Formats: sequence, C-alpha cells, structure tokens
Amino acid sequence: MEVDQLRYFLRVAERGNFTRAAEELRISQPALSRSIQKLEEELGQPVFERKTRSVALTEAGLLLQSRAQQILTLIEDTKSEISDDGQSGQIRVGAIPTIAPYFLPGLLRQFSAEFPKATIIVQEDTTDKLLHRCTQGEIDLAILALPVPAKYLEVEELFQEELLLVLPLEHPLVNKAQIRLTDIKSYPFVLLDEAHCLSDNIVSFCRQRSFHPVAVEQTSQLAMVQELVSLSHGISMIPQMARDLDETDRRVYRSLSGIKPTRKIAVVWNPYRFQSRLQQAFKTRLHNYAQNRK
Amino acid sequence: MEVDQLRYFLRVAERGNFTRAAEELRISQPALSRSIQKLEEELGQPVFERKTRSVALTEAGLLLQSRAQQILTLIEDTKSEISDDGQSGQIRVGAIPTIAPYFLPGLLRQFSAEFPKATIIVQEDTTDKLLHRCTQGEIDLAILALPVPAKYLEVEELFQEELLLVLPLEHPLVNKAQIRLTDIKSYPFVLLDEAHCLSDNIVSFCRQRSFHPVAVEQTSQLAMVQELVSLSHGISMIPQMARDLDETDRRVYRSLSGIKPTRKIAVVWNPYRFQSRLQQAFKTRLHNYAQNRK
DNA sequence: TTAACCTATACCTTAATATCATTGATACAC
DNA sequence: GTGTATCAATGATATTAAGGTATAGGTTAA
Repeated sequence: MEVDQLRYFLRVAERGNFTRAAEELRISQPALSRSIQKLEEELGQPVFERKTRSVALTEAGLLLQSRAQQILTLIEDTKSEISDDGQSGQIRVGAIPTIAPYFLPGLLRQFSAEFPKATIIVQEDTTDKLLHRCTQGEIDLAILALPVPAKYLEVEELFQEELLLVLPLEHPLVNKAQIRLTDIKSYPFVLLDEAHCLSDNIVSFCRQRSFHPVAVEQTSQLAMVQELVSLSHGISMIPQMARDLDETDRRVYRSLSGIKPTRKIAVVWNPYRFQSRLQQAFKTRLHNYAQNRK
Repeated sequence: MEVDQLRYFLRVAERGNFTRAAEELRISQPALSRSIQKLEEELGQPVFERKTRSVALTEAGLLLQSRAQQILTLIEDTKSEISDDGQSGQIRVGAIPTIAPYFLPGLLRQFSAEFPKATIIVQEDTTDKLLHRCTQGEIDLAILALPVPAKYLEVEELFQEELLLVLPLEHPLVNKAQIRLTDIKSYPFVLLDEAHCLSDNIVSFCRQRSFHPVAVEQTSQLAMVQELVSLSHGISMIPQMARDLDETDRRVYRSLSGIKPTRKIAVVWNPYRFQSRLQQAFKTRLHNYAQNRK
C-alpha cells in the first residue's frame, strides 16, 4: 500500500469519477485506473463499484476512505512537525469576505514583520466552506463570525463589534438625534446575498425584535452594499471594521440607540491536527491584535 | 515520504547500523543509504547522526521514529481491517515455554477444526520478550503466567493451576501421607534457569513462607527438570498441565498439604491495535478452553 | 601503517509506473 | 433505433525510479 495510491484513492472517492480525478491529480486516467487496481489487488477486494456513469465506494472502500484520510494526515503532520523551526513555513488562513479585507491586512503586515520567513496564504470563502476546509486540513485556521456549526473544531471568540446603520446623505433619518430599531422598520434594505453570514446576523437581530427587513437588493460584496446605499437604493448595516476604513462622505453611519446589533468574530481550527509553532504564534498575535484593535 | 522509506528508517534506527539493517531488509546497503538520503532531503534535515562505527538518531529522527511507527501500524491495521472476513487470516500467538507444549496443542486442534482457513503461528519466548513483541505488534496475543509488568497492554486472567511437587521414586517423602512445605525445605531443588518465570513463581511462593529453595541444577526445559528429578538430582515443582501429560512411572507427583503453590495463566494483547474478528474468536475459544480444561 | 569497518558515490540493470492510442460498454439525445 | 457522448479498461511503449555491483573515502583500532 503506497502513499500515492491512498492519495489517488481519496480523490476518486471524492469525485466519483476516474477521469476527473486523474485531471486533478495531474496524471493520466489509465495510470489512475491501474493504481487503484493494484490497491484493490492488495486488499483482495474492490474499493469502488464501477457504475456506467460514475463510481461508488464499496463497503471496504468506505472503510478505507476514513483510514486513508487518517494516514495521509498523520504523514503530513509528521512532516510539518519535523520541519517545524518556529520561524519558516506556511500558514493557510481562511476568512469570510466581510472580515478579510477589513481585518486581515493590518494583522498580516504586523505578523510578516515579526516572522519574515513565514508565508501566509489567505483564502476568502463562506463560513460553511471554510469550516469544511478546516476539517479537511486544507486551511490551518479560519476567521469568521459566530455562530458556527463547528463539530470537531475548536472555536475561540476574538472580539465583538457593532453593526452600524448606514444611510444615504439625504435620508430622513439622518437628522434624527436618536435612531431606534423601530424607526428603520419601514425602509427597504440592501443586503448581501444569502451565502453571507452577515445577512443572517442582521436578519436574526431584526427578527428577534419581531420585524423582517425587506431586501430590495442583494449583492455579493460589502463595498457594493455601501455604494448602493449612497445611491439611495436602501439602508443597511455595516460592521464597525468596514466603517473604520470607509472615508467617503457620500453616506452617513449611525449607531442605533437601545440594544445595538453586533457580531462576534472568532477563530476556528482543527485540534486533531498538528499545530506548528508558527501557527501557535499566529494565533497569539491574532488575539493580541483583536484586543488592541481600537 | 514513502511507506518503504519509513520501514527502512525504522530498521536502521533499531539496528543503529546501515549494513546490518540492509541485510535484514534484504536490500543492498547503498540502496538503503540512498533511501534514507531521500527521506532526509524531503524533511530538510538529517534523521541520523553518522558516527564512525554506528549511527544515532537526531532529534528529528527521534520524533520521526514514533510517528513512523504509528503510520506503519495504522497502515497494517487498515489492511487487516479491510481484509477481515472473520474466517481467514493469521493469528500470531506467543506463549512461554512452560505453557506452550502443555496447553496450546489441544486448543489449536480445536480452533483449527472450527476455522480451517485460519493460520496460527506460535512463538515460544520468555515473558518480557513476548510482552515487547506484543507492544510492537509482532505478535497478536501472548499466553503467560502472572504477574506481568504489562504497561499499555490488556491482561485477562484465564485460570489458576496448582504446582505439584515432583519426587524421585525412592525419595523419603514419597511414603509420607501428607507433605507440607516445611518438609521439603531441606531438599535440593532442580529449577529452570532464571529466564523462566516458573522459577520466579516457585521461589516467590517459598520465600513468602520464609525459606529459599536451594537449586542444585538449572535447566532450560521443563522436560529436563522432570528427567533430572527421576534421576534423583533433586526435587521440583511442576505445573498441573505438565503433570497431566506426563505418563511415566519413574517419578511421583504429590499435592502439597496446606496452602498450595499455584500459578495464574493469563492472556495479554495490545488494545491499541486493530483486533480482527478471527482474533476475537480465538480469544473467546481460548477462554472457553481454559474453563473446560479439566 | 595497515587492516577492519562503515557509509557514500558512480555506474549499470531491472522493475515499476507513466503515457498514448484504442477498445468496449453503457446511457442519452434525436 | 441509430448515433454520439461518456467512462473505465487494456495493450504497447516510453520514462522514471529503485535496486544491484563495484569501489572510493573516511575513521578507528591493532
């Protein structure tokens, strides 16, 4: 049983298709077929049930899948652990799009200065995809907003931040001394599309106070939300960190009176994997940076 | 990092010598050297410190040793687990020399009849070597006498049996109606050499009753002890199971009056390794056989 | 200094694994 | 129902990696 065979096997299992898996593995399809054949020969039974348009795992294959995963992870972690000098290496950080551009740059600049030999790879994605990648070991840690359905993952809260109301310049509420939640009920909202958890945060906050914001427009970027608000397409709520970097005067930010909407930012990682010293250093710097942000 | 590389590495680490390890691995020494070199290249640092007459593990090597062990065990167990049909496969049983020939044949006959496809390999060795092999996964289970210093191993007692006094035909004690421990104090003993735990059992039993048996002769086999007793070299104690198979009339077996010396027989295995269904079947048959022995 | 002992290197052979081209089988569209 | 697209498997061939032999090179011990 060879390491490559296991790697190949897992990819086929994931894709359910030899041809596709072979492409991703950058080997030819016949090579992949034969590799799996050898594996099956050694195990004395097939691991895939070949259907006409796809392949499915057999019972033995299902068992092998989890074991192969373990074996490869153990090998990967062994290599990291041995090469761990606490200074060089790479850290793969995931973050949701409503955090990444507003929070990471400062942290990364600071961290890179302290650890010049380290390579940091940032991946932006939605919460559920980041959690999946974290579980799979494709990223080392993820920075996202609570709540997270994080089974088998470690979660540590970093900080809480306010969501600010953002209004067009000429909006009637701009001149109101105190804006309460009930005041905004009747105005249409501009929100991020449903893949983003920020919308969930906002909607669930409103719902708890028994109204459902009417979204007139759904976009995929926070900057777009801000621009649309400036153009009077609606009002919205924007995290403090995004507001801090917004220097325009074409829109107005206001803090709600009464109970303020907030979101909690947390870091998530897979505790079953080896944590390099560099990773640990990154996490402590992350906590410090989160504390001293203001 | 290849599976073979890890296998090679572990052997060199164990032997502390490339040439010797290569012989055991049945590859040439240069092939082994190169394989380790590639491994070190991948890890970015040496795993062995080459001394002039031997090689020692570096810090990285020490780390790799335990990880490599884990990885190979995981791979082995995965293969067993997948190929496990509950009928075929092999079981490697270890037993101490004072148990193996008297206890195992009957059990093995019975087990082989029920599981004709199974292969059973019996290895006779001393208690500490068997425990070590069990820990290393070189044998699946061991049958030996308590007490066992079995860290990280599972121990289950099978049964207890009496140690019988064995005397030459013309020995003065033969005609005594009841023989007590105090009666034998003055007679010289024939014992197994110190590698065998049966001697420990006997000596510790006597010691607890405050006398130390004088050994005039030390042999390495129980059959030899029996023969020497017949030739009046001394007296001894023999486990019940060995007495049961001894059909000669050239020596006399007697049960001691009062507190009788005994030994406890137990089965030991490594709970951290995968237990095949065949192995589990063997263990239940082993328990049954031990119970119904009489 | 020489012999013994080890590991590393150079060079060659063999075996494993890849690729390319193609077949064979099934599903789906028209 | 015939044609076409989709896949995995196979055969022939090329490439690459691993292993073997011979030997160099370095260190210890007699």
